Amino acid sequence: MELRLLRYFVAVAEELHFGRAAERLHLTQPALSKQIVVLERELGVALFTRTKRVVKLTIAGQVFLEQAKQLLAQAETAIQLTKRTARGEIGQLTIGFTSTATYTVFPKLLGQFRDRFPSVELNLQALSTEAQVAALNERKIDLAFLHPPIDDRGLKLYPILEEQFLVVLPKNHPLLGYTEIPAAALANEAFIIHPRQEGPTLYDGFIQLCQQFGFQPNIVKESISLQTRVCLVAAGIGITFVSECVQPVVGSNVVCRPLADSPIALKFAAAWRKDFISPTLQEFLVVLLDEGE
Amino acid sequence: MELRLLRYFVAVAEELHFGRAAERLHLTQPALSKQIVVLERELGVALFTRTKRVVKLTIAGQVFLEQAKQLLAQAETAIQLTKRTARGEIGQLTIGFTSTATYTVFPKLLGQFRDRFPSVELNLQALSTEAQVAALNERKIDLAFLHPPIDDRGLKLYPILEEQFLVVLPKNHPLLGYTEIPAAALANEAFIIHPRQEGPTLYDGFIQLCQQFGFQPNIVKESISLQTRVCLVAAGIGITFVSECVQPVVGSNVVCRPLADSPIALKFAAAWRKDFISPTLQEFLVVLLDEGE
DNA sequence: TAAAAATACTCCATAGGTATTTTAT
DNA sequence: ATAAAATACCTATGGAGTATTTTTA
Repeated sequence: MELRLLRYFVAVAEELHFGRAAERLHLTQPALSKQIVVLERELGVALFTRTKRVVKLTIAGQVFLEQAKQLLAQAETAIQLTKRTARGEIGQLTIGFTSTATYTVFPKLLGQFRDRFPSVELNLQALSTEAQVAALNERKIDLAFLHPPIDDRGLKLYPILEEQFLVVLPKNHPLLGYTEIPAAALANEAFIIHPRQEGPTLYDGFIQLCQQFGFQPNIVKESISLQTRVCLVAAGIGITFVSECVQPVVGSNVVCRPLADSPIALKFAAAWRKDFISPTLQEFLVVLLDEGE
Repeated sequence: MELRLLRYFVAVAEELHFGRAAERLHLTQPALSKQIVVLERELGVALFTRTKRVVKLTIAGQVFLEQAKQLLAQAETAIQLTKRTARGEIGQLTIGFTSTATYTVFPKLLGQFRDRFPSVELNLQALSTEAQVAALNERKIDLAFLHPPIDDRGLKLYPILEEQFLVVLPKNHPLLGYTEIPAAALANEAFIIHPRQEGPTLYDGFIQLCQQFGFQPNIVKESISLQTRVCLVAAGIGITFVSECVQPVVGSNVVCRPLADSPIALKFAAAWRKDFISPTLQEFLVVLLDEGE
């Protein structure tokens, strides 16, 4: 059985008149009559009782009419759903991110995307840079927001921003005399930093920075939480580093100062697999790149 | 779009191999390839990514596969539903009846029909003979169980049984001397009968019977409930008539006796409209007529 | 008797076949 | 080298048209 026959049947069932139904379908009355006979033969069921003058639905015909209308409507929605999926308007997108994303691109980016593609389900996963690279390769996430450098084999990288480290000092700290802190002056300070196992990129970057200025940092405390580290700084336990973007959320109990001649920056980028880009990812990237301009 | 294309698409999507899919569909690979292209053109969506060697579903293709399978399954159930409706296996049947039906044909008949046609919804309505004739003509019921004679224009009557009236007497009644009560002996008895407005057939039949034997009945009480009338008889208030079929339910507080030479009988019959018989009614009548043999 | 469905026939669009080419593994 | 999809071309089924007949309200 074909949908064409259902369309013809529905027209006749609704008009109860072969001539008018044929007109509505843009075909001739004999063609329509024949096709209805074909349908009835195929079903082995009389759908209409017809004298040459009056056309009526049988009980089975009434049942079939309901079914046929439903079927045609569903065929239509199936087509629309498929088209919208192809256009990236429907689907899901799993995105990994580090906390930097929440301070920078996410607020604007996610809002814009949601506005344009309200039917795409966004699945956000807070992950370290390393975990995101693994998740991309295992196809567990479609897009990553992370801190290069990474092993980018098979991946495409889109740099979003580069930031300096800021030194976070308690309000009464002697180094506040400098507007830009000379790195060498930090040699004897106590440091509170983000634990290495939760993301070696930042940790190693910091250690490397210290080595470059000729000292081994004295690490007195580790904490994964930014708020905790800031709190410990305010209490005078030590000092810490943050990237520029988090400055607005450190509060007024501590002071941030840039490093003088800071040689390395914290990079932040989006990354995705080169091999296959889903329509939803395609559209998400369009929004991301648009925003970059 | 036609279901044929959906069937082809599902085969290819499931096999992920045009050759095997074509085999499964009993057609050739080029024919199938062409039809899939037609479908993709029609949707304006790539359903497969294919190198000459590997066939894969796109995301839109995955969505369309789900939809297509659902659609095909639903088309199949629509056909089955329609066929079953045409065979009378599905539908509803509204049946009017007088209490006689519940004492006679219903117990066996309804059980048999339900066994054979479990998906037919039986809608039973207790109605007087007159109300049933009206309901048939107004198409409010499909079948009636009633007491002729009736105005049977446009109706078909199928006699089920004819019964004598039985006289219901209290246990100590003098007429119990007779095994068959002579009608003339009832002339001076007090009668408790079914009210005329609840069904004139029975009432008028009774009055007519009395007139035939040359007396006017002395009616002392009316009640619509059989149990009430029997109870009043047991209490010695008067006597009543019942048809033979209800004898098993009158209980042991009263005694039923036939009339000697009872000239009229209570007829019981099924009736339906001549003009149109629905498949379900058709099947119900088959069960009814089968049982009659 | 006139409106409307069915029948008879004719035509051609297209679904499907055969033969061949292309291409990725 | 070969399996498998695409392309080219051909065939014929059946969907749709025109003309006509049949029927019943």
